[in-house]
Amino acid sequence: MDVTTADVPPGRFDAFAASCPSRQLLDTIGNKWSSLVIVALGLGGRMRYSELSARIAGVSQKMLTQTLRGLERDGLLTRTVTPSVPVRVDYELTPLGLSLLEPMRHLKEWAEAHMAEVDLARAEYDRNDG
Amino acid sequence: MDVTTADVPPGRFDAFAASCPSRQLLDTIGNKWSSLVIVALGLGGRMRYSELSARIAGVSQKMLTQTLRGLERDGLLTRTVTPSVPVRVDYELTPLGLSLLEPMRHLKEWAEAHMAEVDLARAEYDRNDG
DNA sequence: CAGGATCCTCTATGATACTG
DNA sequence: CAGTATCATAGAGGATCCTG
Repeated sequence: MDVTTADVPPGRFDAFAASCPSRQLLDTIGNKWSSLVIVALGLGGRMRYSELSARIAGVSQKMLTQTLRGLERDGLLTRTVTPSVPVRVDYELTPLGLSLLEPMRHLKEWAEAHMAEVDLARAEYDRNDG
Repeated sequence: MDVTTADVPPGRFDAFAASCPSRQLLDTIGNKWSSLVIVALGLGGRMRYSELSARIAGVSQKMLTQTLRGLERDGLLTRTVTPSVPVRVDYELTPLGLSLLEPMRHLKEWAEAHMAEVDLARAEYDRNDG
């Protein structure tokens, strides 16, 4: 997690953000759909497009496809096309994708252990001003 | 990390997302500025508004203030006003905020260990189609 | 110094329709 | 089935000006 002003080209900060590894990581897993897809495949193993779509309630076709392409590009999952009629496509986590489940588990545990405190803090804060 | 369709009111999925603890967690730390503020305070201890602004290059006044308010509301940091002239405001992580540094460290370690693989996968993917 | 208030611009995301 | 293409929109986020 870089919090430095080094490597910043004069006048632009985009490169600062883009060159930060933690920033790239957040781009990968720091959004709803990516994390849900990873967890779903972590639990379900190899899954078809339609299975993922059903499992992850509320995701639009566009977002699911876009998310899957991004994760495939990052090498976190594989896309396997079976040229039957109709076509069948399966998705599965790579070893790299599987390795990400471990740090995500720590986050999950933190959330489970502390989200109640966060909720209390929010209620307290909102009561005082709002 | 819930990946279930349970608890989904008929016709709406917002509640599904909002009621998921991992979703709330992502709202809290899953964005650039929040994570950078937490890490900055984790490294720097108690810091003034202007120090944070200087440390986190590229953040706008609006986003920094907004992020700090959100983290204060979540009980992750404290805001201390010293009514001098001019006024002085200090921010510091709470024990809850400090506890979040631990799971974030795992993410950081994953990134440091695997981001090179991700970059390679991206380059490979972009070479094949792009 | 540490913001509050405004305006404005993109980007992310959803809805819809079409296809190999 | 598993997408692609297009259109529309809400909200994130930046720039700017003002104040206790």
